[in-house]
Amino acid sequence: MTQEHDFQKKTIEYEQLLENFKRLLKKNGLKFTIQREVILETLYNSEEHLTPEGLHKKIQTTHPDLKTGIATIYRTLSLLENEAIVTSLSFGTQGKKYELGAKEHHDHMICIECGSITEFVDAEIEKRQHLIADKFGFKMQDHSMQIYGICAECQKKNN
Amino acid sequence: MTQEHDFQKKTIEYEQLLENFKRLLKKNGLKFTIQREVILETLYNSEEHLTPEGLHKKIQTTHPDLKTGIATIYRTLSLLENEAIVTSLSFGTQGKKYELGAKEHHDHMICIECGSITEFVDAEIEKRQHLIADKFGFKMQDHSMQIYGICAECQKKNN
DNA sequence: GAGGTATTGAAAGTCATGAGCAACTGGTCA
DNA sequence: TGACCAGTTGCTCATGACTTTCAATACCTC
Repeated sequence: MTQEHDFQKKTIEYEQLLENFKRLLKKNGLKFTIQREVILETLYNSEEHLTPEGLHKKIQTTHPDLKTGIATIYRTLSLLENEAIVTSLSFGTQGKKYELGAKEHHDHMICIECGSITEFVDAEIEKRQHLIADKFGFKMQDHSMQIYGICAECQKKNN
Repeated sequence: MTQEHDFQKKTIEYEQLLENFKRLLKKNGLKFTIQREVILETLYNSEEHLTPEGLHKKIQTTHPDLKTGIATIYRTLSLLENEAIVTSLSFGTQGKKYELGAKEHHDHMICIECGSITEFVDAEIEKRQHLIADKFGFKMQDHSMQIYGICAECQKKNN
């Protein structure tokens, strides 16, 4: 698969994401604005999990002309989260980090030294979660799992 | 097993918890204070998960003579958490909830309607978490899992 | 019991996030 | 196409959950 091919694929994927967003906005009588598009685009182009603050800085760099206010970032992120387009990870007092939730579900492994996040999925765990919820007559809507520890990188550094 | 017997058992369990706490304090050159004891005792006597604010109110009721400041609650809770005597559950902006962590490990099922928390354990999931961490060369120190949804009670109410 | 250090309560300070408001902008309809 | 108007935005202020500061006070060791 060539770079170009990859790019094509990404573009199409993004277009679909954008169309879906527009559709949801219209459905709820909301408007499609430049700010909302830039935020979605920035999330899409970012590999890592972003804090609202980080997202704001990134946009100020890539779109210096657009004076996007931090409040709009927060408003749009919670809008996107409500529409299940992005998901958030909570870090207690340290705030939240967001990522596009369009991709397949996964859980997180978080390094308590450098803060890096590794994603993973385990079908067996997913399955058992459903079994457990059923057992308690609980109607499961979402779930999250985090493993905290020290990543391979930081372990090396510590030696 | 009689009520009295139960009480005896609880008392002994609490004494051990308290002794352990005192030992850890001394080991770290810290002092054992009335406030710290009251906080531990209140956590011990509470079935539910408590917020720092809730803990504060509870103590103001049970120990009105002791003018415990909210700062002391926070300081003691993080002390207890560092010593692994209590563990916390993060609720994003809504803060944290604490529980005595002395009991065996478990995960949480959280009702998004009434906020109630149900505990559960699943050996299989625990096992797989370790396997996953190993696979990534990650030195696991802790982990947490939450299932969000609607509890049986609230489902009934909704009908 | 004295002395030195850790701890406490009260209040001020942080920091992430949400609200209020006037100016502004999509998008629909004439 | 242009006007209208509800939804949006940026700014600034408010809020809520902690955290820090500091002088007064309580532990605990000798």
